[in-house]
Amino acid sequence: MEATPTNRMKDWKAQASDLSQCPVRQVLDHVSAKWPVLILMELEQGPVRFNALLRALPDISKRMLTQSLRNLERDGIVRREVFDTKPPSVCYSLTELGEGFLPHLLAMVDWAEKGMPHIAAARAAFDRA
Amino acid sequence: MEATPTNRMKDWKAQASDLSQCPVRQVLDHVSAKWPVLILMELEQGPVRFNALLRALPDISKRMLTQSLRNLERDGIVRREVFDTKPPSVCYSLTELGEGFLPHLLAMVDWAEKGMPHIAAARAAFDRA
DNA sequence: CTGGATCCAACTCGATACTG
DNA sequence: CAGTATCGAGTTGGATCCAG
Repeated sequence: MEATPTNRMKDWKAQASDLSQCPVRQVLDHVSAKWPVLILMELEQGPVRFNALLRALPDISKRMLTQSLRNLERDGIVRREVFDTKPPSVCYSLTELGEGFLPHLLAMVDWAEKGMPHIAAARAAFDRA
Repeated sequence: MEATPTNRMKDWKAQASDLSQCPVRQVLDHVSAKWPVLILMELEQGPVRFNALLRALPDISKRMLTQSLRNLERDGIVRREVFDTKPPSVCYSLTELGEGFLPHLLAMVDWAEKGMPHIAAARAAFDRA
């Protein structure tokens, strides 16, 4: 069977409702969650250290930053490098896989920004009713 | 100031950490959540009725389907049409805004699928360590 | 500096029952 | 058919303390 977009989607749907059975969904959930999005956009500027990220993202907690970075690292989207200095420092950066994802993320942000007038109008109309 | 991607991103970051203050993040969260993704892909095939959606998405509950559809409708991504027949029927479809979003969604799915070999390898390597 | 471990409050979501 | 209402289990995430 040819892997047309439509066919792919159907195969996809068959497993997609069971999140734990669909690898694609797992990755998508990791990258689209609240903090990973912001982390990825920080990393686009170049390699960053842990505490720098912590400062750059004013409202994230250490717990969530660590957890998000671990997910991204495990999926091969972010690279973690430990330098055995004193005190120790850890540097995070995008892998090639991660760099390949950023355009899609930015495209969605762009779509959302360009659509905001429509969205705001829709919300106002909806809330009136 | 020119609205380059970089500049836009900086403006963005200023508010992004406070989810309730960033409209873009709100929309992104709505569309990237677990069920909305699947709903949107169903809707791509054409208008669907409530119960049809319920059947198409085996594991979704009425509660979540209603809630997800309401969010999408409020953001102007999904159109809801009520036909006053007996029994009543409600038809959901993509708005133009929603159709404009789907390519981005599909692109991300595509990226995830194409990257799965890398991701699986990364996960295996990570779990060994 | 870079985390791990634990506790606890808040929110999420599914199941169930009910309505026009 | 297309929802709404309510409740309880489960999950999430922030705060705090500890460690290499």
